[in-house]
Amino acid sequence: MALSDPAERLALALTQSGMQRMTARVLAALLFTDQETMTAGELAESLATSSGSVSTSVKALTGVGLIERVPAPGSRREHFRLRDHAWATLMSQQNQMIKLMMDVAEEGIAATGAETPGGRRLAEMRDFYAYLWQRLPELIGDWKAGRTPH
Amino acid sequence: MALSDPAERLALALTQSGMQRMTARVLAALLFTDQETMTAGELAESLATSSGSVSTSVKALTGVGLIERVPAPGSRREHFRLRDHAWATLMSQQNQMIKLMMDVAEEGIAATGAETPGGRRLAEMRDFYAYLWQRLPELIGDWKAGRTPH
DNA sequence: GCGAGATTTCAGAGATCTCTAAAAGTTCGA
DNA sequence: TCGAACTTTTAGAGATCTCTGAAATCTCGC
Repeated sequence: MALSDPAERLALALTQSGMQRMTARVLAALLFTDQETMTAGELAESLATSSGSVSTSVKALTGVGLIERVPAPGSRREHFRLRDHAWATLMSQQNQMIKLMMDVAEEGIAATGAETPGGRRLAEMRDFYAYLWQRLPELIGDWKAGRTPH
Repeated sequence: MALSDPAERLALALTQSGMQRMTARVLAALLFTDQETMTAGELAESLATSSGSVSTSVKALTGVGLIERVPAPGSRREHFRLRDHAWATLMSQQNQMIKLMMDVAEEGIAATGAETPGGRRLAEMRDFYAYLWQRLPELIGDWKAGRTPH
C-alpha cells in the first residue's frame, strides 16, 4: 500500500521542525492507517524501509510518549498505536524550547547586566517566553479537560 | 571576542528546531551583543566565519522579519539589529506548522473517510490544532498589547 | 565616471546525518 | 531446552547539508 500524500507532507513538516525523517514517517503511518494498530513488520513494509529503521524509530517515539506498544495476545509481534493526547504531548515537547529560551535569556542578563542594550533585549525576550511558559500549559490543559471531562 | 556560552546554547536550540546553524548564530549574536547594531563585518569576526555565510544568514533573517537593516549615515557598511517583536514573529513563524497540521489532518479525513479508525485519529488531531490555531494568535496579541499599549 | 571598500553569489570541499544490512539478541511455543 | 520468528544493535556506505573562498557585483565618495 502506497502511503497517502498527506501523510508524507506531515512527515516532511515534522522533519523540518527537528524530528528525524524516518521517525516522522512512522508517526505519520500510525496516524493515517485504517487499522487500530500496526506491527513493526507492517510499518517496514508500508514505508518500504528496513526493520532496523523501524525499530529505531518506534523506540524514539515510545520514549517521548507519542506511541505505545500494545499487548497482542496470540501474536509474537509487537503492535503499536498512537497514544491518547499524542498531539498535546508533542506540543509540550516543543514547548521545552520555550523554557530553554527563557533560561538562556536569564543567563544572558546575568552575564551582561540589565542596563545595557544587550540586557534590555534579553529582558524583553525573557518576558515574552515567561509569558508563554505560564499561559501555554493552561491552554493545553483546557483542551484536555474539554476532551475528557471528569 | 569569544561568544558567550548562553548565546551558543540558544543557537543550538534554534538549530535543533529547524533553523540553519549559521543563521541561528547570527541571530544570537545580534541578541547578545552590547552594541545597538552590528555590521556584517563585526558579525563575521565575532562568529569567526566567512562574510559569505553572514550574508546568506542576514538575508534569511531579514526575509522572515527577525532582523532589519539600519540606515547608517556616514558609513558605507550595512548595520543590522533585532526587530521589535522578533520573538513574537518567530513564534508566529513556528505556528505556521500548526496550520499545516490542521490542513494535513483535514485532507487525511477527506481521503480515508470519517468513520474509520484513521478518520477518528485524524479528526482528533484536526480539532487539537484548530483549537491552537484559534487561541495562539490571541495569546500573542495580548502580549503585544501589554507591551505597547494604545 | 572612477576606484576603493563592502557585499553577494556560487561551485565544490568537507562535515554531518541517515539508512541499510547483517549479526547478535530475545522471546515463546513445543 | 531447543529452534523459529521476531526485534535490536551497530558499523559503514551513501546521501544530504553547510560553509568557505574567490570571483562577480554593487555602492558611494570623490
